[in-house]
Amino acid sequence: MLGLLSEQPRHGYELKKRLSEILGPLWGISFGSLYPALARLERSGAIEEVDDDDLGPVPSGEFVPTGSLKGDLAAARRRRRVRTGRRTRKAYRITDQGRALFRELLNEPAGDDERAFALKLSFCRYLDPPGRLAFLERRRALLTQRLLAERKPATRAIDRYTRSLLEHRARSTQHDLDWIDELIAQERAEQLGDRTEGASA
Amino acid sequence: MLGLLSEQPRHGYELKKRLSEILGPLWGISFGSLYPALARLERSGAIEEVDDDDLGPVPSGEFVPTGSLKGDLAAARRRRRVRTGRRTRKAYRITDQGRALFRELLNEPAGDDERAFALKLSFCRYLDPPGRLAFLERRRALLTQRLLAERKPATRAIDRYTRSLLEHRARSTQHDLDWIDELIAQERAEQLGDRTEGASA
DNA sequence: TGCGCGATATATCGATTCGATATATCGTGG
DNA sequence: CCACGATATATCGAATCGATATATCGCGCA
Repeated sequence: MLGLLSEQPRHGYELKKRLSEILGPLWGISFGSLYPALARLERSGAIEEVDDDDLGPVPSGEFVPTGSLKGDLAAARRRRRVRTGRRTRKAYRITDQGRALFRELLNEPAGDDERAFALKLSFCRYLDPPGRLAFLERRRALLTQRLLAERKPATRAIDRYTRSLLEHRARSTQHDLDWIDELIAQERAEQLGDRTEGASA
Repeated sequence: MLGLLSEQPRHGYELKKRLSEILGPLWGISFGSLYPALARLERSGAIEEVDDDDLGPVPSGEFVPTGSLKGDLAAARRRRRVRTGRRTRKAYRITDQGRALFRELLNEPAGDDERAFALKLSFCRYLDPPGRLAFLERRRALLTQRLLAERKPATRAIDRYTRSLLEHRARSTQHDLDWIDELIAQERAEQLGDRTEGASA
């Protein structure tokens, strides 16, 4: 959420849609997580509600309050929330404090689960090249270790369905590992290229 | 848990270990889920605590209460819980009601997430062949649909890391689909073989 | 013209889950 | 003799989920 808001102000519903794109339908977050999380972030000062509407494509015919409507409750709500032809929306903007928190979360080595990895990868362009490489290497180490555990034959007897499941899981991990290796190779190549360019310039 | 207990009585810690084997370290359940879940299942009558010890390898030197110890609180606890050289353990046995619930859960088409699928596959040997095939076909349909959504190009511009993530996800889904197709082919072949055998006998 | 439907949008509830922590026992090795 | 790690049960607070409630808007269609 902080990553998305660091690009531009957005409202809850859009955040959810974007996060579902990044994380997939699987791993996606629910409204029951989203809105409380927004409230927590606002309470902690990482984000703040914006009254102004810098948001996306606004359909023509938007209602714009023309002032001198005080006392009118509906008008007051229209002034506080953004109306764009849809339901009233609450948009949020990231604060400096939020930006600091975002950088911190992006850099911390903890949170090695699939979800955190997918999320961090989607925003790792905000990391400096060495940090990015360290992030990918950390993932590689995790997968290597996981693969090692998955490769060793089962202790006890298992039926053929479970065996197939375990074998497939090991293959999937290998697949993930190959992918990370590719990302790392690309990253190294690019960083080398940058350095060479810098030296020759 | 019901599936594991339908094989033999087990205690909580062992259930967790077995489930972690099946589900992987990822997707594994925590103690904070395990023990409350056991309590719920016992409350609902699906499982019951066993005083007797039919459990695994018991180290020599086990303390066996020799009766005529009533009044002794420690002895009473020893009678209620099993001591096997480790800490006192509470073993559970599945009831007939629990067996019915297990069959119901195994058959119900809902719960399509990765976790439920892995779990059901590990116990699908208890399903009848048509039910097993239906279960696999359901999974196939889900993955096909997911792949379709993942294959269609992104609407908006995305950075190369996110694009790589999305591409990798689509490949993984394809990989999963290939695996399911293989399982289905095996299943069909076996069921055909069974029928032919039955017809020729 | 009006009316229902699906998409957009915010919010909350109860049940469940997680990660951390507390507690205790036993076997092993130093 | 005692520290440590594996075994084992249990609970707490915070976060998450899936379901549900509510409301608005645009579109199609009778």
